Amino acid sequence: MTGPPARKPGRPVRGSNTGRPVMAALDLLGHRWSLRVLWELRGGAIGARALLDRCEGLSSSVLYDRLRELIAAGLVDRDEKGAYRLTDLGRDLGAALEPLDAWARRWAREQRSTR
Amino acid sequence: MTGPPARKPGRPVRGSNTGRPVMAALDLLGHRWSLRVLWELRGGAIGARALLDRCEGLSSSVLYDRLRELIAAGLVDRDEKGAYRLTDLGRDLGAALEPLDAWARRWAREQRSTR
DNA sequence: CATATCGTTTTGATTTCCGAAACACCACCG
DNA sequence: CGGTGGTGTTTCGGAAATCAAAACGATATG
Repeated sequence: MTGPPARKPGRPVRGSNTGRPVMAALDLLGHRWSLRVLWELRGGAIGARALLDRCEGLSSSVLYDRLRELIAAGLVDRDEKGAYRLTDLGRDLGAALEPLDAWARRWAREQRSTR
Repeated sequence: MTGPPARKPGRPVRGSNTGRPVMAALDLLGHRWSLRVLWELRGGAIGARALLDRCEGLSSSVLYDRLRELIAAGLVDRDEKGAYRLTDLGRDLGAALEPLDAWARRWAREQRSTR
């Protein structure tokens, strides 16, 4: 029942015992599918099964692990219907990550021309 | 010898066969330590062993896996001395990720007050 | 009642990651 | 020369994370 320790800023974290918040974030987001789930949740509250549909290749067991992590970290919670949604904090992170989309497009252009 | 397929935009990627660039990025960065290595490289060219020192808990075998991935993706290359450094593309990604630091600090504040 | 859909957990196989050791290569110093 | 220490890198066995598929309970719907 006892899963891995909740990853929160201010406590020792893989890769940094200084508790520097960004290290905790890099660690949390470095779990497979964490970023992707967060990304999908930006679109609004959504049920688990729909989330699975959007992430082809994501296993339900892993999804629930990630949701638990994100909830423990305070980035996700449930709405009155039980659907998963970003908290204010989570929405902010989603916003902070938004430049990724533009960057990825440049990446795609660059790769096409480089090879 | 054949490692996993290089993750690049424009080709099928875990979690999305559409080739939407951002999905490839989320996938690449969702490998453990990818984000962190990228983050550390923002500070300038650095040798592998020094990189290991900065990432407490990172195993050398994993580091070299990540470096290979990042190089294959065009985010990292080596300078004339053999040290690892970000390419222009990699530096851009580092910049795109910069808001993470500010967000993480807010996260830390929030957590402290919430529990 | 039968069927469908959803949320969630369980299980066993596969892949990734970890930790430590090892090897090769240089540089420096006696 | 022969050591000593610092790099870069690979190898290997075991631990942990992830995957794929199945299953169970609940709730709705025909």
